[in-house]
Amino acid sequence: MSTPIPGSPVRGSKSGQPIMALFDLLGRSWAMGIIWNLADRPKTFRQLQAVCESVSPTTLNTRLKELKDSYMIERTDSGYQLTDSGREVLELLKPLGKWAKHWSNKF
Amino acid sequence: MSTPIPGSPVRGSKSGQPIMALFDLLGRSWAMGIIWNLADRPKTFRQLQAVCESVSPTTLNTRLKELKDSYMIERTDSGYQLTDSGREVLELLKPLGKWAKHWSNKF
DNA sequence: GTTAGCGCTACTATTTTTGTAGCAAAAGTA
DNA sequence: TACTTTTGCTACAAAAATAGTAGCGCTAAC
Repeated sequence: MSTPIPGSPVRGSKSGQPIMALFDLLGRSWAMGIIWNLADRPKTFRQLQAVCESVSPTTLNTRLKELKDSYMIERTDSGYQLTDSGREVLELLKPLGKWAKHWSNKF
Repeated sequence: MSTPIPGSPVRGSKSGQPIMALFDLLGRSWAMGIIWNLADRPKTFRQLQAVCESVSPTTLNTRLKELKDSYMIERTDSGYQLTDSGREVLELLKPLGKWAKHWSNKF
């Protein structure tokens, strides 16, 4: 699967509307989970494998590539970490964490 | 694929942490796109097929079932529409729309 | 120089998603 | 009333994504 790029056709928009490109990127398996798990500190490949319990190395690696290509994460000596952009997205995702707890009462 | 239920094992959390259940739900193809496209008004099955250009009826139908089972949408005489919960999630997703435009300048 | 950990890649099996066709029921039309 | 159209899906096979397992090349420590 190729990295969704705003302006080029993506899932949900032939013209590549930014929001649809973002949904395409974040809507792939583990994408949001990876960002979420990088919240506190950088993590190595194996650490990410550990926290994302059932992710296959294949998927983890392609997801990391896509997130790098989208300027969400970068690789440093201490492992993968969020970029400024990634951190901004994380801040936007955080409210979902609180909301999810409230939502879980419905079940 | 079964609907992710907070409290039961989901992708990203064997114990079913609410946020991971939500990520599992929203991280499936077209889930966020469907919610986004129901923002302004209810839509019929065929209308959703039209706005989600390349979604197959199979996937659309399973996604709709999952979103119904998760109390995000409901079916009425005028079509599928967001529930109060769905509208709350939409409000949390909206900032991503604005952010995505800014993000798209990086490409 | 052996051991241990790391970041992956290779490969196959399984699951998801697509793409196309079409059916049964409802709704409009004459 | 009969006929056509539209709608909400289901069926089915093909394609694509993901999982699962094994292990390789590298680095660093002992």
